[in-house]
This record gives sequence, structure tokens and C-alpha cells, in this order.
Amino acid sequence: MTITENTFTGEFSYTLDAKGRLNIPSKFRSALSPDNDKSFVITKGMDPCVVAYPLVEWQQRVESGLRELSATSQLNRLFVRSLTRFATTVKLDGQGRIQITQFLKEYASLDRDVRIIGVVNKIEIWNPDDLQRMQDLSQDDFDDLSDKIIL
Amino acid sequence: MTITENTFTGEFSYTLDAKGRLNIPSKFRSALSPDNDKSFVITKGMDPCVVAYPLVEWQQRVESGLRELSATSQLNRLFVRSLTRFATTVKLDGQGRIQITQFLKEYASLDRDVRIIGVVNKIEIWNPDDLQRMQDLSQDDFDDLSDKIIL
DNA sequence: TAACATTGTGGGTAATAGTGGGTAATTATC
DNA sequence: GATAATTACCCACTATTACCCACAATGTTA
Repeated sequence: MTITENTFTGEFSYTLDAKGRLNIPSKFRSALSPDNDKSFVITKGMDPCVVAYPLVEWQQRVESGLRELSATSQLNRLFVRSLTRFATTVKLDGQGRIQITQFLKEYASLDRDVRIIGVVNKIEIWNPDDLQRMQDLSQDDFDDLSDKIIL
Repeated sequence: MTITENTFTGEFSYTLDAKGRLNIPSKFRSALSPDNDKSFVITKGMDPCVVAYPLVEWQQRVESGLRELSATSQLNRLFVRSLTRFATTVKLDGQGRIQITQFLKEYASLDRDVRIIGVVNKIEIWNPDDLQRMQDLSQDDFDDLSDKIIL
């Protein structure tokens, strides 16, 4: 039982069953704060994966952020549309699984075996091959970024 | 009893049992401050070992920093992923042991005998052979470091 | 030095997690 | 409005994990 709510870390292997259901790791489910009503918002990631936000995280951080982007810029309009168009609220079933929409399955080329990783405030769902293909950070980039964090 | 909280020193030999459980030295357990809820975050070290941070240490130093990186930057996304992917929160069981994940066991080639060493604010878990292979610092290395710390 | 507490280690068992499938309810299609 | 397709809700099985008890070795106290 983690004391940090709505924070996700670690990598897990799961299977997407014939009905399109995907189990959410138990550790992630217990980290979900009650006000989320056992729900996530799943959408298209910027990388070729599915991203799942706890419902309140989506409402507070994403939706309100998007509201503030001026709609006079075409770039902004495109950006907002790309995020919201494929966003669906999904609720955990009795066994702790969510339903992945057909579109998102295709977008992230999810077949049977999937990799779920916790990325602090959200969750990413990957095809294992795609995840492996993601290039690593160069040492320089890593050093630049880790200035903000002391390990 | 003036032990410094969340500070670890010394080297210990322990065994990883058949169930993947690893005892944490009693000295380290009593150094863990109560707000950690008897928990560590274990992850892949930069060297071929497992690193364990007291939970709050991880939250304050790593997690909170990662939260502030915008996910619209691809570099940021890679960075966050590289740090959280292999991180798992583990809680001490009734006997003071933690569970090492399969992935980390393989990464650090941990078999049965392991060496646990305290490295100030964190703990490292090594395969004894790998640890021995790590060469010591040369005098040149010491000289390079000497402008950063006064001993 | 005898009695007791603590520590590291092992193992049994109950609870939980991950997965699959049946069937009723809901939605979509014609 | 009838039928087909999809989704939601159960129930079930197995592997893993969490929790408890045990015990030998060492350390501590009276």
C-alpha cells in the first residue's frame, strides 16, 4: 500500500483479452484515489502508445490547461483536438480491467501482449516491440535533464 | 541513540531466498524514519546493481522533480520513462524483508548471496562478484573530486 | 552464566491478482 | 420494432503474493 496517491511507477506485462479488456496492475489500482470513481481517461499518447490519466488528473490538469490555450491559434486548435478527440473515460470492471477502444488499439498496435508502465502522474500502455524500439536518451541529454534531480 | 535518520553506511552479506525476499539489515531498518511507512523505492542503478531509496527520499528528490517536466517535450518523456520504468515501491514484511522484482534480479544478476551497502542517502544491492570487480578510485580520480568536497 | 530478546532465514497457508468464459443488459442496425 | 452486435456483470480457475509461525544463531540483560 503506497502512501502516495495517483502516482504510478514500474513496468508490468499483461494481456489484452479477446474482448478487448486489459487488466490494470493491482499496485496502480490501489494508488488511485477514491475521488476518481475507479476511472481513467484513456487517449492517444504523443508517442505510439495509449496514455491513461486518473479521471481527476485529466480534469484538473489536462482539461483546464487546454481551456487556457487561445483558440485563435490554429496550432492550438489542432493540439487540443488531437488530445480530446480520442479521449474516453473508462471505468474499472469488477476484476479491475478497463476496455480499450478499437481506435486506440490500432493506434498503439496493441495485440495480445502489452507492457504497462507508470510514468508518475499517468500510465502508458505499449506494444512491447515498440517500447523496446524507443531509443534511449543520450548521456548528454540525460545529464542536462538530471540537473533538476539529484540522485 | 543519536542515529541520523535515513542515512545508511556499512556493508552486509545477506541471502535472497527462494521466494525472492531479501532481508534489509536491522541497522538500516531502524534508520528509516517513520514517515517512510516502512517502504523503499527500488530501481535500476547506474552501475549493475539495485538501488533502494527511502520512499520519501524518492518522492522529494525524484518524483516531485519529474512531475514538473512538461510531457509535450519528447526528451522529457524519455527522461521520465527512463527513471520510473524500473522503479517499484516495496514495503518491508513482518520480518523486515523486501521483495526484489524479477527484472531487477536479472539486471543486477542477483542469485542467492548478495552484498548490501549503505551509500549515505540510499542503499545498493550487489552481486558480490560484480562488486569486487568494480575497481577502486585512483589518486587522479580523487584529485578531480577534491574540489567538490572537503574531507 | 542462565534467561531472555533480537536477528536472519525458511516454510505453510490463506488471500489476492491475473485471466478466461457465460449470460444478461444495452446499444446499434436495418 | 425486431434482430444482431457489443458491452457490462458474474462466476471460476490458477499462480502468485502476503501474512503468519517457527527456529537456530547471536547478542543482551539480570
